[in-house]
Amino acid sequence: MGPAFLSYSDRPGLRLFLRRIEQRSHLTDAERKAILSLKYEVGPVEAHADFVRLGEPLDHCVLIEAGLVGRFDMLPDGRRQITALHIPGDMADLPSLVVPKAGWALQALTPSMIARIPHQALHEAVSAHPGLGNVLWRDTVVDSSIYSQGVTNVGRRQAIERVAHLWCELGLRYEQAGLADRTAFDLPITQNDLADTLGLTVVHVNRTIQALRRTGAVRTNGRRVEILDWQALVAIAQFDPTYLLLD
Amino acid sequence: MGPAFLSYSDRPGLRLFLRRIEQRSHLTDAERKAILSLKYEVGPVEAHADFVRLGEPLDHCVLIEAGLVGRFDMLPDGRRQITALHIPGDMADLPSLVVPKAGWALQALTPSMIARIPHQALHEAVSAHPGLGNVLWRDTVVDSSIYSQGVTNVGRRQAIERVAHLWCELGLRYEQAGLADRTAFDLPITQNDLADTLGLTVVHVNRTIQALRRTGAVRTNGRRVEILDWQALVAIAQFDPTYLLLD
DNA sequence: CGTAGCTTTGATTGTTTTCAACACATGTGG
DNA sequence: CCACATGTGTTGAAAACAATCAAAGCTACG
Repeated sequence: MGPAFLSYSDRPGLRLFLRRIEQRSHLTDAERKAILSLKYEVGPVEAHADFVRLGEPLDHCVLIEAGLVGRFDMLPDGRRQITALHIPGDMADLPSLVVPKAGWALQALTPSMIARIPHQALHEAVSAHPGLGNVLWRDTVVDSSIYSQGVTNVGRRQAIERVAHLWCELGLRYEQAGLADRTAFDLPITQNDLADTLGLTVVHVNRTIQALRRTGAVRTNGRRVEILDWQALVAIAQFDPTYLLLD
Repeated sequence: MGPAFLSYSDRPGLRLFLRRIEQRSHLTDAERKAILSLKYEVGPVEAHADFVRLGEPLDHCVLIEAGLVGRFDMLPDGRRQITALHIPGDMADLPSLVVPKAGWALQALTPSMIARIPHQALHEAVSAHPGLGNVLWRDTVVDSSIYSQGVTNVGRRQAIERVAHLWCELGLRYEQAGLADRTAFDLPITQNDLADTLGLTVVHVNRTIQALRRTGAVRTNGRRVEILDWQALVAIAQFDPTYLLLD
């Protein structure tokens, strides 16, 4: 059985996406309805499968329904950097709506369920409800702000601070998405992918996580993160959520 | 004499901005005219003066007419990261049009001339020419793509590669802006600010620049960069300009 | 001139990478 | 059910890279 792409409406993906955008934009009932009635196809993606490649022409946007997706860059010599992690409810390549040639690549980091929303459907929704244009634009600005913080994380924080910062951010984002509590969430990502996200090596990520466990602020077992002392983790990370542009 | 803000029309800033957006968007004559007739105020900013502060409410966008502007983050303990460099023609905080509370800070890195364009003027232009909405959105996506590459630069490249990459990028951007040749441009930025851009210390930036000079690919004297062997620099940087989304 | 800011140098320390190996879990085919 | 392969996590020792600390030149500018 290949990934049979079927049409659905009102699946969890759109509800999550709506929830995400309503955290930063006020929508009218009509706009809300327009979002929820977007047509799309949904299908599974295997872990570590690329589903958008650099330079590829795109005629749809990818909404994460379940799982974890990375946006990544590769250097010619093979070094890899994951520049963004996308959780359910994120529209991973909304920018393609205005730049239809992928300037990025997307890969599932865990088995995921993704929805493909045709650009046409989004364009039609925006035509019918012009206010949605700004809503979607705003959503891309939020991701942009997260990248920008990613530069700071990787450029100016030490290893232990980087891991702490990522966990604070993801905790908050999962909580906002209504998928978990900020202090306890699943993150079934390999240490290798974590390393590529944080600009470190696997070995050092491993030792750093151990160091973080030794502080007593967190407990982890590879697929789950439990934050025992949120304030302590925030202090280690020097975490300030302003950049998430919440409200 | 304080920075007397006067109204002008058709100053170099708008021409540069128009040139920038026309590299990725096709504009009609009417749209072009609407851009060029935007009203704004222009004034000088001293080197190292902040002119947008984190969290500040914004009612205008900042267009760089001359000089160099950094977008930066500060950690509570004082560490600083410059997450983007803006050259003339860049609209440094165009995202504020849809997120009017600054999620970033802007500082002039050299004496600069900046134009402040009221949000209202931009909103009016977009109302009159709806196509401009996508043009501006696209422009913010370009900056976003540059941030994203910034994560890779700082996360996965070594010091010498980082400097090389930044110089390749800026060479290309200056050339595209029509301000210089990619192989010879002014970059009157201190090594301290370079360090904050590249996620390194001043001392290491200094030694790294010396190493780069020793390769023979570049000649620099602090305020000017001359690239003697573009291909060699591209090879050191593993530079691939796809992310600049130039057509 | 004299000063302040910037660049450069040297010596030392610290963090992170690299390399190599082993442990552990999971899943598969024999 | 075992043997085996594969992917992931963990450990140790050594090397490389970058940070830190401290001080000395240089340059532009008043």
